[in-house]
Amino acid sequence: MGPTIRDVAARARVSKATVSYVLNGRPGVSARTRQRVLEVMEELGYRPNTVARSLASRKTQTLGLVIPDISDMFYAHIIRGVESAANERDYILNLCTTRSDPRREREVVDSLMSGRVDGVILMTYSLDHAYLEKLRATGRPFVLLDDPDAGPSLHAVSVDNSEAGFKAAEYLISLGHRKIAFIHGSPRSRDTWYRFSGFRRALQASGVALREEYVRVGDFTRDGGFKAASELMSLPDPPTAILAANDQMAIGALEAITRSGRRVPEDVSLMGVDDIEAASMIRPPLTTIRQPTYEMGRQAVDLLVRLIGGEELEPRHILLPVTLVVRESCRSAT
Amino acid sequence: MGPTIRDVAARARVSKATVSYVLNGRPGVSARTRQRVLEVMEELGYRPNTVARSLASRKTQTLGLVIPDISDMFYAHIIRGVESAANERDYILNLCTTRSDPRREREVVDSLMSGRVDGVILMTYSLDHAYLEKLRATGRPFVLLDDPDAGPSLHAVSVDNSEAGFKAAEYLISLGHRKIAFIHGSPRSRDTWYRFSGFRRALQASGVALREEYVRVGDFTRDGGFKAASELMSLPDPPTAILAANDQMAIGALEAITRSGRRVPEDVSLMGVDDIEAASMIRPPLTTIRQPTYEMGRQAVDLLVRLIGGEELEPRHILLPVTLVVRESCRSAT
DNA sequence: TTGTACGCGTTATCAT
DNA sequence: ATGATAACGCGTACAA
Repeated sequence: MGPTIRDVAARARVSKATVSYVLNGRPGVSARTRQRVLEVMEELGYRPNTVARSLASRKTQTLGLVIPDISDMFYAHIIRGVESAANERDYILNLCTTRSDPRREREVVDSLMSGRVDGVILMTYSLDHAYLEKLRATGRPFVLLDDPDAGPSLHAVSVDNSEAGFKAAEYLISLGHRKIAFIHGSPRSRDTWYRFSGFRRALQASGVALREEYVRVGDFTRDGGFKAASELMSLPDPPTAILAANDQMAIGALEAITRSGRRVPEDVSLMGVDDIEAASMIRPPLTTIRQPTYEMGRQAVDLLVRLIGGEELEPRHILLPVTLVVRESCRSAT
Repeated sequence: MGPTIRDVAARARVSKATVSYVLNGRPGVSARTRQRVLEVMEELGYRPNTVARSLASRKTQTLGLVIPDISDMFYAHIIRGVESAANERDYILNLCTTRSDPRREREVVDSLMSGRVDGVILMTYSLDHAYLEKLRATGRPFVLLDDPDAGPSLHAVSVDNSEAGFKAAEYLISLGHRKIAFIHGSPRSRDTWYRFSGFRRALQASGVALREEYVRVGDFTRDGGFKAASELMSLPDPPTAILAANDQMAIGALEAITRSGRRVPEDVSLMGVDDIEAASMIRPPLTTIRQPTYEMGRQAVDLLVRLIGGEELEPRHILLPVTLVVRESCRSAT
């Protein structure tokens, strides 16, 4: 292939060591020698071999990211955050998607942890405590992303999902709503429960009753949201406001509400969580809760790079705040 | 860090070579010895060092992907295709985003081509012929993505953008439309011109005149589409159908058409290109042209892996077909 | 099966 | 102060 450090050394009539020093801008080389070495490098079009460098220095300048998917915008934004922060620190990103497949999650983590990268950011769902503890024992640093139940000995960056439910409910209550419904995502998802708990907390804090028939399940899909909202709308005493655990369901709910002959926001206020792209494109634009996805990726890299640098940080869970995005799908209760 | 091949060899009382053979499932090791080595590996929790392996074998089992962005769904789907195809072939993906910044494009390509990966997929915009030829001289294989003007000595996988414009126009014409407008994206984009050329070709093929005032520029943004369509709607003799060079602009155009007091599709038929997520979520759902993004990523990997494998393939440009996605934003001209 | 020379830089030690 | 020598990192591959 290309010329190696030996070729450069030979041509410049110095030793490999000297070339290495020049390469890394280290002292111990006279200006004249350095100049000559640089010229030879240029002349030969020399590029140091990254792999050899990694082997010798025990640093790969690469971070691993394990994440379920990429076409979901939620993950896409996280990846972007990771990527940009990694680049700023001169790290390259190894991206591994798993589709949340447990076997693949293990495979990929094993592969990454075998020296390929300096550290890993994990957004996994099947790796249990025992496995993560074993990972920790390898000494290679890693950070968990959006795992609110991570063990106390691990580093994690998460979104405050409970706050998401709280802020949404709080907003609806501030508009005067008292009959507020909640549409759950998949019951297996932790996120939906955290959001619901915040939702309930806000209601309690304001003394608003939570009616059992106002709580539905929608599986995070548009169709699920549609069905759940249809049921809500056919209730004898339908809610005046609905919070869906994500935007997809909110968009489905919008459809159902419209079909029932009601209008958003005139008759029913509607909110989602996520702030997906479509949220601002539908009519009316959807009021929602935005998650700090990009920031999450950045923070994870931040933490990880410090760990790689050898800092002895206390394991801690960083919980990032969400923000309310007011658009036009909510209105004061009459 | 962890145990090395030497530790395993010592403990199993064999040579490094033997361990290596066991590791790679190669012959020349008796069943009993193999068994003992495997046990020791298990016992020590041995994981071969990926970097050392790469250095010795001159294979990294890693592919590089250079792409402008990731939050744009167009790119996201490509990445997904690349990732899934790469995984199937036991390659890991190095993802580098550039935001189309010329300096970063070079930086990243240089970094990847210095031995870090076995091959690279390039979706770049600033790398010129001279540079690409220099890359080719390095001997490390690479494939260009969506670069319809790639030199004949290079490998490339692209979408048939001209066909996109052609199919869209053909469809509108088949519905009886004769007064058809086109909204350009950014004039610097090649895609918009290819789409336009197909559009024009279809009109010519059917003997439909292309009126100058029906061609506008919208810069690929929703706002641009809005403005362009507003102008079209205020023409003395407005078009009955509009093709926007992408969905974003089509969505902006929908807004403008509605504001002008007309309805889609009753008064004006509207089409986009891309099939972004929002296309199916707006009312009416947008008829559009879907690009084989996922497939594009897969094909690029396919080609690249064959090149890495040493196949002497003729440089060729693979052109992937687009598909018409009929929804509800078009209707027969009255 | 083993011994050992690689692959290609890095870095500690030594010589001038 | 400069620069050379050589061990090292960890597997791979070929001759013995």
